[in-house]
Amino acid sequence: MVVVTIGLTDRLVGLVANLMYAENLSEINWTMNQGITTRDKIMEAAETVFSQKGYYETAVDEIVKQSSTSKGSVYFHFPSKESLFLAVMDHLGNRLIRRVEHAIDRQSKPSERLETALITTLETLTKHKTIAKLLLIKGYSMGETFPRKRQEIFSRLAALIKVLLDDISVAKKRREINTEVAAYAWLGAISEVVVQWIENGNPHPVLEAFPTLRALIFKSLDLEE
Amino acid sequence: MVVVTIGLTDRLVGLVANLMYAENLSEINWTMNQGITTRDKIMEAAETVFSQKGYYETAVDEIVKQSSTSKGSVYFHFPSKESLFLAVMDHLGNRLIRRVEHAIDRQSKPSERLETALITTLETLTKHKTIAKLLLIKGYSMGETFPRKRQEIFSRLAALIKVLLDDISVAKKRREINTEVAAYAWLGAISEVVVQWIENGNPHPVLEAFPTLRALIFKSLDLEE
Amino acid sequence: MVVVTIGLTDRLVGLVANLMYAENLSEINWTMNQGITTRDKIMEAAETVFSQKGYYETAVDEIVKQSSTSKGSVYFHFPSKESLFLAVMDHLGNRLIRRVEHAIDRQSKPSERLETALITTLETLTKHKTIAKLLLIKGYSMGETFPRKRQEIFSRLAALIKVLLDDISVAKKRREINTEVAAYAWLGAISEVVVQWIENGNPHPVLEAFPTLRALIFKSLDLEE
Amino acid sequence: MVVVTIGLTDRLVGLVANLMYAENLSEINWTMNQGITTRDKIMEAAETVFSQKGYYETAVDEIVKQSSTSKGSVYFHFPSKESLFLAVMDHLGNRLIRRVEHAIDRQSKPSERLETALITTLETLTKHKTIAKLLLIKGYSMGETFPRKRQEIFSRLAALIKVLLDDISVAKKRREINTEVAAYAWLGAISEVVVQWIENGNPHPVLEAFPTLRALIFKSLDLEE
DNA sequence: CATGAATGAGCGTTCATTCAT
DNA sequence: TATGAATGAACGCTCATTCAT
Repeated sequence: MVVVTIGLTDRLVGLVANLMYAENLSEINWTMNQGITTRDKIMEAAETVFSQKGYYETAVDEIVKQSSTSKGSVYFHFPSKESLFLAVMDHLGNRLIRRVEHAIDRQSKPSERLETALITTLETLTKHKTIAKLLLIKGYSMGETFPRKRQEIFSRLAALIKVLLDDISVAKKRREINTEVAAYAWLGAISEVVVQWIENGNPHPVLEAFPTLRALIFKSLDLEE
Repeated sequence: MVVVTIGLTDRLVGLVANLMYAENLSEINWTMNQGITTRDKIMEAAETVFSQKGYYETAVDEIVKQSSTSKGSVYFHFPSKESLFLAVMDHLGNRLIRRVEHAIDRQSKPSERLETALITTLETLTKHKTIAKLLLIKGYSMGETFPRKRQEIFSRLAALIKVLLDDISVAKKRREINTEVAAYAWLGAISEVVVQWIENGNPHPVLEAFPTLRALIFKSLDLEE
Repeated sequence: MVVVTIGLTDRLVGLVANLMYAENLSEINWTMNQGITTRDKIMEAAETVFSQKGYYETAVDEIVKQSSTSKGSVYFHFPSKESLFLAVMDHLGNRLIRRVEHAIDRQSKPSERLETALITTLETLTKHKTIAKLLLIKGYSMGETFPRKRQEIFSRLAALIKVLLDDISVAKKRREINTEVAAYAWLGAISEVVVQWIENGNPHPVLEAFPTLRALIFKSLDLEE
Repeated sequence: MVVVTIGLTDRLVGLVANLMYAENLSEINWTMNQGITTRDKIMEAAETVFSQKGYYETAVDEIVKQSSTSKGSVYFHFPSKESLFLAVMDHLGNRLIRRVEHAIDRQSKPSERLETALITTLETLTKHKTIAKLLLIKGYSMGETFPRKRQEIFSRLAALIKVLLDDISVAKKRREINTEVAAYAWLGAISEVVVQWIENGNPHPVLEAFPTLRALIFKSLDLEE
């Protein structure tokens, strides 16, 4: 396939598009470099501001300013402040879960899959502070809607971990442990350590906490270290 | 100093107060034995409403109504809505910590002290849903002040647990574990399990989760079960 | 009964009120000259502004400014802009109807009662332009609520007139006329004449229109003029 | 001048227009025979929506949706929402007046012309509820512009009726009646009866009200019935 | 001419806080 | 001390209008 890159004024882009459509030339692939969509600019700005100030302390006007768009645009793309917030949550939640899934997929040994899940979660939350802040701290308390979304994301993560635990648990024959509870417990443990790091910078840096978390988990599951 | 005890109706209390104020007699000290103080009525009402709806979704008027006092009273006893919220947090946090301390004091064996701390925390959060809701869920995201208070309470609890872990750890010679991190991890594990229970009723009931939590902790610390 | 008029500062008024209440002296009648209540100031301002600009073109802030109170006060006394509007409508509607009723009461002869109703309605709408404007012109088109209120007021007036017509109709034996329809027709005739006067100053002045209206009505009902 | 008639799809129409614009070929005159013009679709939709919800409660977007055109089209054909509204009013007003004029033209006897005017007005308002709603109810209160338009239409109708009354009045020698006032009065009577019918369904159906209205008018003008 | 994303002024409503009684 | 009317800054949301394609 030949890729031709040409520069066109916005006006001509429209004309060419029309002509191509009229002449049924739609198989020509072209990618319009529209820079970043308005919707994306808003999402990004919302992620930034929400994670800095939380839902209630963020005024829609701040997101508008941060995204250099307009109030009208925000409400054109999202029906309400709340739905914008949830869209951001969804986006970040999916990002976190997808990363963990990908990382796990590359491992085959059960105990290594578990370790990978743990370290990836910790790393992602660490590198993308906005995810951590929104998911673990700043979003709370938003009426009925936020907790539900938070639950959704956590339960998807917990389900992931539960499967890993089941694999190991089965292999290691420890029946007195409810793997669902254990999954949530480990999620909670990781969350709290990350929260401490974010709020206090204590302990410093987070990944120093990893050996301890890893040891606790492996020991608790009778896995050889 | 002469102490005069007189019984006055609520109405007259106000009247006398007005007169005293008008006549500049404010040096007269009086203690009203109202059984339940207005301040306490407000605190109680605030605890109820805040834990149901969270900080931002609670209007001061709702606390006024719930406490059958008045707006003026709230702002006489507390300089702001925020300080009222923090007072409630303090109160509940202290209650939780005191309970754990008392429970621990009655045990001497390190591993039993740890188990007691765990079970008492879980029980208190379970029996006093308002504590759990405010501490773990509804309070978040309140600007800068709330997280600080949440940290304060958590760090006091973590310090408590750290000591217990140190005792055991020392006894058991496991040096690769940072007991501070471990303390926060266990707090997080407990919190998350409680949060799941509150939000989802999953798993049901919470105390059923205890064996799993206990097993995880003991195993992870090489304690005999 | 002895009426004592004393001037008290606002502060003392409160104290005296308290004392009187405490001592069960509530039978003493006193009228506090509080000037005009905030609520009344708001109602008055709303009447003025609404009748000048109509419901939709009036911003609550204009009523606030006109009443020299505050936005908070408006929403303390009325749950919404709409309810404030309806309160004004009620007030003016009642005023109009009460006037007509009082005027009628002073007449005994049926045809004179009818004439009195006609002339009083015309006069009131003429003298109190705000009533006319709100009732006949500026209020319309307010979703579902206003028309219902307008109907309520008109139907009360129509019922009044219907009774008058029934008295005469019976006396004069004209059965082919439905008095309810006739009542609304006469109301409509009067309204339209007033509306023309308000909008066009045509014909000028309204009361000049009275002989014509009177003649039409009397003729149409076979009354001697 | 050469007129070329070609068939183009909608899409191509836009494309050609763009090209013409880009090439400054705007002097080429073309007439698209679209059956129903976009302008007409908008007018029709506006009539429907405005008469259902009134001016202020109608958003331009609703008219766009109802007409299955676009916001751009609305603002291409009409400079503003207000002017669109007035265009609709004009259209409906003209329709009403034309009907009355045509009906009158077919009668020669003065009293029959009057009766025809009365009945045609009533019938038109009844059969075309949108006219009635916009003219008598939903349009009101639109700043300064609407009342002026409403006045214009009413005064044209009144002028029509005045002539009829003059004919009769002259014939019947009743000088004390100002025919202009009478014309407005009768218009108001009819309007109010129609309004009652629309709002309350009372009396039911409108045309049942006709004998009463007719009797009132004829009697009031000393016409034989 | 048609389209619809973008704009921003404007508005109704909330609510923490004050203060005269 | 208790009360509750009064205050006004702040905020979420709407919608008429514009303009690039």
